[in-house]
Amino acid sequence: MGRRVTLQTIADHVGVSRMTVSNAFSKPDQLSPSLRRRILAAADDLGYVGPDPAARALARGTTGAVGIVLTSSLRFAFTDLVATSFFGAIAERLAPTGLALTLLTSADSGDVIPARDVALDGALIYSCDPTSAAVDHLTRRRLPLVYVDQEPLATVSTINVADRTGARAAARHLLDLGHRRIGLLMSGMHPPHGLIDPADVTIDGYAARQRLLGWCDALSEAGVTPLVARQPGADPEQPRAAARLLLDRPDRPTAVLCFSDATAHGVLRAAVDLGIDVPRDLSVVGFDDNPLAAQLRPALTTVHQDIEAKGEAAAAALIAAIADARAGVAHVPRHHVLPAELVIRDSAAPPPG
Amino acid sequence: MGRRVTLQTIADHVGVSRMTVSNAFSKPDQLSPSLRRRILAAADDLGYVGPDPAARALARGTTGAVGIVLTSSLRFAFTDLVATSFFGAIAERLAPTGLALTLLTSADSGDVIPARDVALDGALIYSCDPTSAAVDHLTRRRLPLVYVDQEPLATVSTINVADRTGARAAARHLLDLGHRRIGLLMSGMHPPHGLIDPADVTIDGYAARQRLLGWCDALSEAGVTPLVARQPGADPEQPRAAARLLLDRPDRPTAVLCFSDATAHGVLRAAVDLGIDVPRDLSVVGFDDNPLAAQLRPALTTVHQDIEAKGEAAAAALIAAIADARAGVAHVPRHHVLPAELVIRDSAAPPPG
DNA sequence: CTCGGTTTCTGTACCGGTACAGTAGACGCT
DNA sequence: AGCGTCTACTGTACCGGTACAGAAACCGAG
Repeated sequence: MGRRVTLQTIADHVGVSRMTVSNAFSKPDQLSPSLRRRILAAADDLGYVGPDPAARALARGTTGAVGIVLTSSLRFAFTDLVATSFFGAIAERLAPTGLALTLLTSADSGDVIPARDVALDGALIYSCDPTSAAVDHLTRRRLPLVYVDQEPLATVSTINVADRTGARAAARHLLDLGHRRIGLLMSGMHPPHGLIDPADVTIDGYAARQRLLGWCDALSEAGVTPLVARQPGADPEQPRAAARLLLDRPDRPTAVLCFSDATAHGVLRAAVDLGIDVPRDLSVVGFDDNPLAAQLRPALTTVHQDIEAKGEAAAAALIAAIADARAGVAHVPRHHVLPAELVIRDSAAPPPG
Repeated sequence: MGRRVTLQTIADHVGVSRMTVSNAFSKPDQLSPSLRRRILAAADDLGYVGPDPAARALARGTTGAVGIVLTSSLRFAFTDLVATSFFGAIAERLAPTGLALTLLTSADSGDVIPARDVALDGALIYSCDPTSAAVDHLTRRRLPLVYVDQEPLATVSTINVADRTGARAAARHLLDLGHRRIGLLMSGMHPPHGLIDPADVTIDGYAARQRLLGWCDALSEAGVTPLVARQPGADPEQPRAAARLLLDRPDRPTAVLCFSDATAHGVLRAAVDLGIDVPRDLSVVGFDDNPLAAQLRPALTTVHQDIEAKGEAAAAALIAAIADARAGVAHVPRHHVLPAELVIRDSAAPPPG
């Protein structure tokens, strides 16, 4: 088995310089069509697929891939329909530019740290701990970055949703319906869990905090003090258990505001368990307008965010940042805030009695 | 703005050779701890993050990333809970090895073709057209590959599910319940759509064909000729429309076998639309045991496949193939077939009357 | 026939690392 | 002292491309 086929191999075969072969692949207008055809034919004969991506990346300084950093638990990110739709939208927007999307964990596992050791042209930071090692590495690599669902930072472009405004609208909706005993259901991986004080919720992500703030904006305006529960994870089973903390008590709330639609789903199921009718005995409002929300029984009143638009905006912002970096121009960060709008369906009604 | 910081910059600062600096990062046991500390400190001062991934990839011949080729429509792949769970399982298994996962489309968009132009150590081919350009490029690059849900090929490792066996069990279950008028509901992007002849379903993916064959195994054994409908896409709206083709007719089937749980979901909704009670008037059996299946009303009788195990097996097979390639050893392809088992819930019952 | 402008092809110098085969000195053993 | 073995560090030769600045050939206009 001979040596590997490189540009030089082909050059020798055809009797031209290595540079000409390179041009045949990368700059077709730099040589005559007939010679190009000969070169490509020879390349094909020799089983040459195209310029080696790694070598090209080194010489050109671009790799054709961008990263996306996810929360430490990939498993979680991939079971959440909201997150996966977002990834899909990004990938779709990226496809025509020829950029591939590389998934990075913020968990640093052993000696190889993808965020430091994988060649990339730029990266999206999606709902991450901004102090994590992965984010730090990417920043220090001076890669073009875009933050999504994170605290806005002056130096990078950010994409956010009007979480606080949307949450305020959700809370006001319940207040307008006449509710005064209102529960809030959060989710987050770290303690504290169970029934907590709203002021304790400082460790969650930026979006979660904004939503909590939005709810509290409206509630405190109306002089209502909520009952707050918090549970780990977000699959429907966890909230179902946590929802019991709110519902299985004499002075139970007449309405629950949920951090997400997945959480709300858990509340609906807990209500079924406890024989509580939604929306007659209990109102439930979600967040995200997950595709499932409209299909739940009752159809979920929730706060809509346009995931497609979010993915599109994130991809566009990253592409722009990369383009500026390639051109050697200083990139002017932009801060997008996408709207969040209350969608009234069937899961919220006036309180009983 | 000065030149970029490289190993040489640091070497000059500390007064050692470039090679020693390289070792400080990549082979810590090759130099004294005290010198290593000095070098690392100097690197930190200079704002050096670590060896440039692109250069390292060229010199070492490994990139730290593996690809996964998806069906042409990324958007579709990312709204399917079965697919996303699979990706999650793969990513999770890959994380401890330090390999990142790069998403590749099989659609070749313009002049940049990720499958040809992105540096990778290996790739998974997931439920793709094996004749697509992307697969061809990866093959010709001689990358370690693993095929998932594809026609087994002697030269590469493959991961498959016992689709045919599982489908046969599903069909037999309906026959055992006494059904004789049975509909089949397939999905696939390409025509023909609508009511079709079973023999026409040759363009779908390998898994789809296996499932159809499995159903037909049991049905033809029992002398039953099914009514087959086929619709594009797989979001719940499409099957809902296609299901009407089967249900909205005088001699409508008493049972429907569905290509997937998503498809089955559409049938359940079509049944609601038409006032048909499941399972009293109509039995429905799905495939995959999507997490949603158990939560549908009625809970879906379906064929379970272990997505986690599939992701785990795929990742393990790829890692093994890459390890052999690195070692220069010929890789012996292995062909895994994971079990598929009928899970009986509430959506199938004896036919009416 | 000459001259400027293309077109087409070539040579050289990188890109930023790593592999591998040294070399020099320290140490242990006889 | 002589010799083998370590440890710690260095030098050189790649890895497989691309950028950029020429050089040779060609071509129409003056």
